[in-house]
Amino acid sequence: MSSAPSKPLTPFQRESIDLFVGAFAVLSLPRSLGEIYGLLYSSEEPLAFDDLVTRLDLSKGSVSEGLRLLRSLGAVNLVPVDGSRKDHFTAEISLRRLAGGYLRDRIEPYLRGGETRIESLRKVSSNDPELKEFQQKRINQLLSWHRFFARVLPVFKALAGKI
Amino acid sequence: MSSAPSKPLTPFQRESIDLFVGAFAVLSLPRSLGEIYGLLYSSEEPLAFDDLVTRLDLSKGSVSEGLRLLRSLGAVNLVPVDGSRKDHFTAEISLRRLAGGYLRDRIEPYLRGGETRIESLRKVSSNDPELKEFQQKRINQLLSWHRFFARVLPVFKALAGKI
DNA sequence: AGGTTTGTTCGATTATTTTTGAACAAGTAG
DNA sequence: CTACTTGTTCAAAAATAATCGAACAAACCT
Repeated sequence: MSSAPSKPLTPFQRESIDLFVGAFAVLSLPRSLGEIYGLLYSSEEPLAFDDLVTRLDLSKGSVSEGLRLLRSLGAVNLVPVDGSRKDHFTAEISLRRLAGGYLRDRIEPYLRGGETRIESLRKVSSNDPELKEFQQKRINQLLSWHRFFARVLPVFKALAGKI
Repeated sequence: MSSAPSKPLTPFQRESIDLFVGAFAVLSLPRSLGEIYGLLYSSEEPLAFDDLVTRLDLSKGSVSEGLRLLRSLGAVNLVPVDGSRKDHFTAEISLRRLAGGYLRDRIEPYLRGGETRIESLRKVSSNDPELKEFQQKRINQLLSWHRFFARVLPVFKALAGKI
C-alpha cells in the first residue's frame, strides 16, 4: 500500500496536459480540470479513478470533484471496463458535446434569466421624460443583445456539430 | 473632507449594476468591473473618476485598476468634458467593440499560440506505430478544432457588428 | 515656489477559490 | 460477518485573486 509506483507520463501526455490546462484557463476553469481532461484526452485506454490520482499526483478529493464537474459538463464519460469494478473514464471528443455542455451549464442559465432581468429594469425606469427616453434606449439595446446571443448560440452549436 | 455625500444610485442604476455584475461573472470577471461598467452604462452623463469611487463605494485603487482593464478591453471610453480637468468616462455600447475587445484580449492570444503548441505535440509523439496512429488522430483533431475557432471568431465579430 | 487636485502604484489585507486529507459510506469478496 | 476496495464528502489548509489605502507622481493654479 501507499504511494503506488505509477507509470510516469509520456511526453505526449505531458504536452497534452499543458495544452488543456491552458485551454481551460482561458475559460477560467481550474488547473486540475485541465490536467484530468488532458490526461484522458491523450490516453488511448480508459483510465481508472486512481490512475488519475497517482499519475497526476492529485488528491482523491480533487479527482472526485474534478470528474464530477467534467462529467456534468459532458467533457468526460464513464465507461465500463470488464474485469474491473473500478470506474473508468474517457475524454469526450465531440466538439459539439464539449461546447454544448459548457454553454448549457455556464452561459445559457444566465441568458435564460436575461429577459426577466431586463423586464425588471423597465419597472424601475424614471418618470422624468428626458431620462426615461435614455433608459428606454438602454433597455432596448439590452433586449437586442439578448436576442443576438439567443440566436447565435444555437448556430454556434450547430457549426460545432460539423467538426 | 472625507465621505462625500454622493448622490445615491437610482433604482435603474442599481438594477443595471446587478445585471452587469452577473454578466461579467459569466466571463469570470470581478464584481468591481461589473459595477463600474454597469454604473456607466446606466448613466446618461459621463462620470468622473471620483463619481465612481464615491457612488460605488470602491477604493480609488479598485476604480483605477478597474478602469484600466475596462479601457484595455475597449469597454469604457475616456471622454473630455469641458469645464473640468477630471477624467470622465462612458460605457462603450457597440457590441462589436465590446465583444471584439474581449475576444482580442482573452481568447485570441491563446488561439494564436495554438498551432505552435499542437506542432510541439507532434514532435513528442510515440515511435510505436499503433500508439503513434492514435496520437496522430488526436493531433489532427486538435488542428481541426483550432481551424474551427479561427474561422468562427471572425464570423461572430462580423455578426456582432450588425447589432 | 507652495499648495491643491487628480489619478496611479503597489505592498498589505481580505475574500474567494482550489486543493487536500481524513473520515465516512457503499459495495464486494472471502 | 469481517476485511478490503473504491469512491465521496466536507472541514481545514493552501493558493490565488480582488480590494483597499497610503504614499507617490503629475498636472494645474495662484
